[in-house]
Amino acid sequence: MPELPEVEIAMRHVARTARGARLLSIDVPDDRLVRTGEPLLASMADATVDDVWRRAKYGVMVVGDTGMVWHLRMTGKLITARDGVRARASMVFDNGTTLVFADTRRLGELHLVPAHELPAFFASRGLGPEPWPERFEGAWWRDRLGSARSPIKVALMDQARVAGLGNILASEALFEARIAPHTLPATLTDDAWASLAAAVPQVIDRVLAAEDGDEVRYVNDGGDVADTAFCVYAREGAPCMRCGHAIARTRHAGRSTFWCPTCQPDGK
DNA sequence: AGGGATGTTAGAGA
DNA sequence: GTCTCTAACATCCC
Repeated sequence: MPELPEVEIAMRHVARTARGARLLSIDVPDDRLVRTGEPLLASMADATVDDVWRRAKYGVMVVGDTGMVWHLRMTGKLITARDGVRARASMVFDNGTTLVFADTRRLGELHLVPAHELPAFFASRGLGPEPWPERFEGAWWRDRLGSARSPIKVALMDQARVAGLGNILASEALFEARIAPHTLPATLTDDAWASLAAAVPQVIDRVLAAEDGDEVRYVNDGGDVADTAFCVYAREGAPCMRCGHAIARTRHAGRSTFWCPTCQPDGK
């Protein structure tokens, strides 16, 4: 499912195939896709893709004076058009590429905003800083998350504290850092914060390396969990890759959490 | 065959 | 400020 690494991969695909190209036409057959700035759609035709970037789990394509912001939500993808893929939107470029927004569950969204209003658009979302690719020290993570009164796993998913981590990465990062997901942030030691500081970018790097390719591929696309880069996610009952103990599954704020009860001790 | 789980965000309410 | 719950949607699994 799309979290920071998957959005990064989708963004790279868009950049690789469309940056510098002229948008010949954009067709949006699904009228529930565009949530903001629908009248700006027409202004993008015939303009050039000047810039492509990512902020948290949002991707941005700047076409002339218009910024097209996308969010993939659960099942969204931005991929090259091909047979059998239903498009909620499709964009034809002068280099022969056609990009489509594919999204079975139709929760993904598109926002069109004047390019100069992009900073205000993101400011209004209240997103915290990017945890990648820049590295931070344990103290930085303690400053961002230490005041949370919810379990550390829930705090990691709070986009206002740190942006881009979702349900899967939160479990993975805590496994990597050897911190139990239900630990209260106030009880974490400096050593634990340092472990977390190292774990988050490391997990993102690992997932990116494993998944990067032409296009995004999600866990539930039909593949086996065993083939994913995840150590604990969706592996309930399987032996822990470090100690062999069975991976456990629990629930935080309504979301499944996967962890190893043996190598992820409380507090630390 | 029906109910729950799936991941994300905004917004409402405590 | 902080936290939890729900809606939005479609598909798969038990």
